[in-house]
Amino acid sequence: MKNLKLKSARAAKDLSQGDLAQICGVSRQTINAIEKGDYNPTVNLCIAICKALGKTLDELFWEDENDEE
Amino acid sequence: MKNLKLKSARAAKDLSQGDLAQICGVSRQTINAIEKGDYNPTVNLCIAICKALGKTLDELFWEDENDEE
DNA sequence: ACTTTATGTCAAGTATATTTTACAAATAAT
DNA sequence: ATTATTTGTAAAATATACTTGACATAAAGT
Repeated sequence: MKNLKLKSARAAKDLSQGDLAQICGVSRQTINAIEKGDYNPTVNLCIAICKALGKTLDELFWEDENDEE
Repeated sequence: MKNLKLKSARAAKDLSQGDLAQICGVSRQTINAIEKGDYNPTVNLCIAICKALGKTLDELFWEDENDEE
């Protein structure tokens, strides 16, 4: 399922998928796939994304909308 | 570098590496390698581990001792 | 209309996470 | 001392994260 938290955190920083990819040292397609929710990134990449966006793992990668508190 | 937070959270639940591996559906060696710090698990596995141990991603996988606040 | 930028997606390749099998050493129990 | 359990580690195989290159579309700018 889609990672809308990531998508919105990225938008809040006015970064394109390509920009964020470059900052994190991965390809644009990888960021796209993560937002799309196709897959299961490594935790190091998640951390790099979080740092680039000023968020934590819990904020961007914990639980998916339905069972959030 | 070693993930001592994981090791200690596991110990607090009195689970062996094998026990935790089974709960998470991975091999014992994978858990061992993560605690040892050799590698970079996928975020889905991290989440499974967190749920098994009653912790969150930030508690077990965010920042490594040195630059913690 | 044209050009640029951002996104979505696909197929083939490479890198690496994870498994399996296996063995050795340490700890706890009896 | 010996048996069982846990841990550390290694090599070969498999699954999958991630890359590269490419093409299509939509939105924004000129």
